[in-house]
Parts: sequence; C-alpha cells; structure tokens
Amino acid sequence: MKKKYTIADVADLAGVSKTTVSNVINNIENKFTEETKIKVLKAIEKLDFNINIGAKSLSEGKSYLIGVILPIYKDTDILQENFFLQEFLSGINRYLSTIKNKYDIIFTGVNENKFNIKNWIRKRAIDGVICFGLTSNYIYEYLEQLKIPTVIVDDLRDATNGFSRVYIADKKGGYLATKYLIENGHKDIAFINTGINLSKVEKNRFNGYIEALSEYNLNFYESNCFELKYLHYDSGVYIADKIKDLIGKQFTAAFVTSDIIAIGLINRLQELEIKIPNDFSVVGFDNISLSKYIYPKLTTIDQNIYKKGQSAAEELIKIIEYDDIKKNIEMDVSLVIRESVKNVKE
Amino acid sequence: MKKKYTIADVADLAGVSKTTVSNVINNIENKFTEETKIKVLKAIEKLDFNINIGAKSLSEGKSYLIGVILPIYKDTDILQENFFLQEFLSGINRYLSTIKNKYDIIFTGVNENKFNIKNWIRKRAIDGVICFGLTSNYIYEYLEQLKIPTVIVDDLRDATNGFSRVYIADKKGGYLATKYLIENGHKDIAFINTGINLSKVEKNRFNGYIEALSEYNLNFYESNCFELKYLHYDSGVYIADKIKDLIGKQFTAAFVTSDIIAIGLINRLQELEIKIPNDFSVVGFDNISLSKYIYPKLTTIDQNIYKKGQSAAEELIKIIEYDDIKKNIEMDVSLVIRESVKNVKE
DNA sequence: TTGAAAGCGCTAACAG
DNA sequence: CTGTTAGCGCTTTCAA
Repeated sequence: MKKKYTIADVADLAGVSKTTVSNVINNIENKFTEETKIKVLKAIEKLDFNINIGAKSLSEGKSYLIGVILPIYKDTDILQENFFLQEFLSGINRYLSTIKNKYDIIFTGVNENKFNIKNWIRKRAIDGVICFGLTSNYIYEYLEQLKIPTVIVDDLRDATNGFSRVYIADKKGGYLATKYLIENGHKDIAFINTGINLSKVEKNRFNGYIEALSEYNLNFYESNCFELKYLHYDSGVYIADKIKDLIGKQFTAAFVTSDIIAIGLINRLQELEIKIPNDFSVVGFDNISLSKYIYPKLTTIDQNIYKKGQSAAEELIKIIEYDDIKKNIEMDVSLVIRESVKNVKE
Repeated sequence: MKKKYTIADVADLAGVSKTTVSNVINNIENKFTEETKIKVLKAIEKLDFNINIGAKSLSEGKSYLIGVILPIYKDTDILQENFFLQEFLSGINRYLSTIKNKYDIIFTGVNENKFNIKNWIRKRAIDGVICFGLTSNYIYEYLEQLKIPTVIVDDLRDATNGFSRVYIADKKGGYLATKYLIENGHKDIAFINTGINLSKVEKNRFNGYIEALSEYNLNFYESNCFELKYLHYDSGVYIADKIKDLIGKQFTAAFVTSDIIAIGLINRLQELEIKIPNDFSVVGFDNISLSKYIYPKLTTIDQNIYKKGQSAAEELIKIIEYDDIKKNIEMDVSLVIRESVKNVKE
C-alpha cells in the first residue's frame, strides 16, 4: 500500500520546511512567495498528499466536527419513522458544503443517558452543537457549562434564552392556515393541537388561528379546540374517532398544527367514509415530505425544514469562526395549497 | 472556564504515570493492580476527566469514524425527499450504540466530485466505509486502492465482487409478492420495474415473479411487463396513465418492484376514479415508512432497511477490529399484508 | 520570507 | 506491575 505522506515529505520534495508547507496549505498571508507556493503545490500534487485533520485538530484544539443533537420519539430509534429530521440534516450538510466541507456532522439522540451526551461532546472536542426541537434542560445546562457554540432550533422555552435560536413564524402560519379556510367559506373551524400551554410554538400557532378568526368577525369556541398528547400519526387516528360525529354539525374544517397528525386524521376519516375534502376540509402545518404523497394531497403551511437546517448551520459557523453574538432568527412560512380544502362558498 | 484535563493531570492526582492511566482507561490486561485501578478511576472521576479522541486517534492511527457514502437522487440534496436513507443511518447508529458508541458516523453524498470523496476519506482518516446503493465505479476503485475496510449495501454488480456485501433475498421477495396476489385469485398480474437488465436486484425480483407464476401454471406475458426509467414517485404517476385502460382487461393486479412507484401509481389511479383495491390490486416492495400512511395502506415486501443498516455496521466493525474476511450477507424478507390487495376468488 | 523546535494529548516500546 | 521516552502529523512561536 502507498505510504501516507505527511507535510514533512512534501517539505522534503519541495525543498522547504514544514512550516512553509503548512503556511501554504493554510494560505497564511505574507508568509511565502508565489514561487515557493508553486513549488509546494507541485509537491503536494505529485505525492497526492492529503492533510490529516486529526493531527491538525490536535494541534489547533479544533475538531472541525459539529454535533447535532436530535430528539428521539417514543418507541423508535433516532431518525426512525420520521419525516423531517433527515431534511434538517440535509440542510445542515448543504450549508457545510458551501464552505468546502471543512466541517463534518456527527449526530446523537437525546435520550441517550446524560453522561453520554456530555462526554460525547468533550471527547470528540466538538466545535459547536445544534439542538433540534425540545431536548431536555440538563442538556442546555451542559452546553452552557461547556461554553460551546450552540444553536437551538424550535425551542423557545426560557431555558434556551441564552442561546442563538432559529425558529419559524408560527403565528403567521396559524393565521395563514385559518384565513385560507375562512376564505374558502368555512366559518366553523376546529383547532387540533398538541398543547398550547406546553409549547410556545403551539401557542403561537393558536394565536394566529385566533387572529384570523377575529379578523373575519368569527367567534372562537373553546369546544372547537382539541388537545392531543403525542405528536404522532396515531393521535390523528384517535382524534378522528373522537370528532367524527361533530363533522358537518359543529364544524366543517380543521386546522391541525402538525402534518403527521393531520394525515392520521384524514386517513382515518376516509376509512369511516367521510370524504376529504368533500365532507371535511383540513389544513396541516409543517409540509413534511409525506404530505404530498397522501390522498388527497395535504394543504399545509410550509416551514422549510431543509432551509432551517441551513440557517442553523450558518449561524453556528458564524459563532464558531467569528465569535458572533447570540441571535434570534425567525424563518418565514408560507401556505402550500393542495387538495385537502374544499371551497364551500357557492 | 474549567480547564480541560489530560491524562497527565489524572496521573499526577492519582500518583501514577501517564502510561498507567492509559492502561487503566483502555483496560489493558495484566498492566495494573486492582488498587491502582481504583486510584486512577477516582482521579478521573474527581477531575471529571474525558479522553481526547483526537489525540488518541493521532497516536493510534485510527479515527473511530466510519464514513457512510449515500446516493443522491435526481435534483435533490443528500437525504432529501427520501424515505429510507434515514432508516438505514438509524440502523447503523443503533449497532454502533451497542458497542458503546466508540465510533461515530460521518456521511457524504456520492455526487460530490470525485476528489472530494477520496480526500474526505483520507483527511478524516476514516476507519471504514459503508456504501449504500448504486454508487459509481470510481468510488469502488478508490476504496480498493485505499485498502480501507468497506461494506457495500445493495449493489451486486461485478465491480463490488471484492468487497463484503449486504443485500436482501430479492428473488424470494418477488416470489412472495406474486404468490400472494395469485392466492387472492389474481391470474393476470402486471410486473412494474425499473430495468431488470440494469440491476441484479431488479432481475432477482423478476425471477421471483416468474417462479410464482410457473408454480401456479400461469403464463408469463411479456406485454404485462413495464419498465420505468427513474426510481421515484412520478414514475408511478406516469405508468398509471399508461396502463389505466388495460386494468380489468389485460390484468387485475400489479407487483411493483418499489414502494415509492407503487404509491405514485395508486394515488394517480384513484384520481382517475379507479379504486384500490376494489378495481385493482397492488403489492409493492421495500416497506418504506410512507407505505403505511397512504390510503389504502400498501401491502408490500418488507426488507427492513433499519436492520440492514445494523448488519452492515456490524460487518464493518468486524472487518475493522478483527480483520474479518469478505463476506456476503443475505437478509431475509417478508410479506406485509395491508390493504391494497383484494381477494377476487369468491 | 523562511525554518527550527516545542507542543497539542495520547499510545506503545522498552526497560526496570 | 510501573514508568520513561519517543513519536503520531500538524501548527505556532521565535529567531534568523
């Protein structure tokens, strides 16, 4: 097997010192002439030399690794049965590729035991971390204690006040969804959520719902609100059975604060011979990739998780490389009109 | 901020040498007494010491990083719009967690330019790589040249002969799918695929289809075979339009060699008022997570991508740690009965 | 503009 | 069983 060359080999071949090779590789200003640069570059080319990040890392005290901490949902493994985490990772990866893949991503799940996550960050000497969704407070504490560059995504709870955060315009999303339903002639609109008092995200979506209602002088009825415990498909199935007899009587449409639940709802309702959107209209929230593959295709609020990943990564790199200050970044949302809403005006 | 401690600090506190600390940490046999072990462990605990993998890595010439090379599908970014890669990553991660997360995963996409992938492997000093799906031959060449432990998943082309491979019982899957259709009374069954001459995987599924047919003395008709160009949702939509007039006349069911296409087909057919499974039955292949969320739920062949990730990782670690020899690992498949097939016997 | 030498934190010979 | 010492491949003073 071919020997793995080091900068010493390059230096020998080019007839310069290791220092100079290093300076050329890292493009340090005023440290070499054009002439030496060419010599070094030629030697690198000839030997097919590749820098060893491990060594660079040890000497610089930087790993060029960014850690992503992902939530693990009930009963599944990390990344499993999930329709958006991979989009998020993809976005991060995308941004990293725009800065020449200097950094690599490593990831872990949040339900690993406490010490694991802390140790993981330290032993890998991770340069920065991105936390997605509601992770536990003890993680935030560790992060603060470690003084490691961090970006929190989609968690606006007080415990995250000290960090840079990326989140979306949830209120606007709720507003857009509800308004669209109203403009399609719906006056009685159910609000299906996973707990407006537990999560600011949900709360904001609810506020958007309320705002649209009052803008059109529609009354808000507590009885039109349904709170679910878990954020997964089965909650949609569950709520479908619960509200099926109210459809057409108490309300003609629903704004559901997450796609996966909306999809469970739609599928179950159709099993019960309630046709979507003919008998009942629904607007979701998230625009997970799944939502355009179901029948009928789901009208929803797009939050572009992919782009969110990009922004989170960009912000993190700014903090790592330029000591950028804490920032709150709100991402815009938009309505994606597909087929799950019927116009009942005429 | 708290100083980051090194083994030298631990050694000082415990009153032993660095070597001894290292020996204890790595649990090297016959290199320390129970007594020293306790001293060292106490010191580690007290200092909240964490080993620095970067340094360990440099000195051992091992990175404890495994690289996963993922395909990138047309027009999308890595991991995007995809319903199985994350399951695969999840499986790898799962196995790695059973060996105490000694290794971390880093990943990259295959359409990055050639040099990038090679450089990436070398500069990170990756310990081993897992390739998923049909990647390019030049990658296999690099891998061979680099003599790096490698496991190839789902690619049986000649170029992969020299590597350990993980794949599934495709023929059995094709057989099971077709047999199930036949046992439900279907005699004329379309075979929708993405090219049996391009991919051994497709070829094997086709062979299973043929075997079931002949076992039940059913004729094979070339005209019942439809070959698609791309492996994605839109191909299903496309083929739906193409075969809609043959349904009920030339055939009453279809075995589709991939779920995502089967789903495109089903959705489009239902838009055309052809009811599944009442008017037409379909069995898919893959059991992607999406397939249980569509309506009707898709009957399909489960290939357990998650488990495939586990096996690939297990095999790779064996190669890395025990110089295990090249192996071919075939994973079993099974039929998952859901709602897209109608019994037309009675 | 260049180079010598020290050091990042760890492991591995080797000697005791 | 324990410790000394010499690297692993790079960056970084500091001096020339």
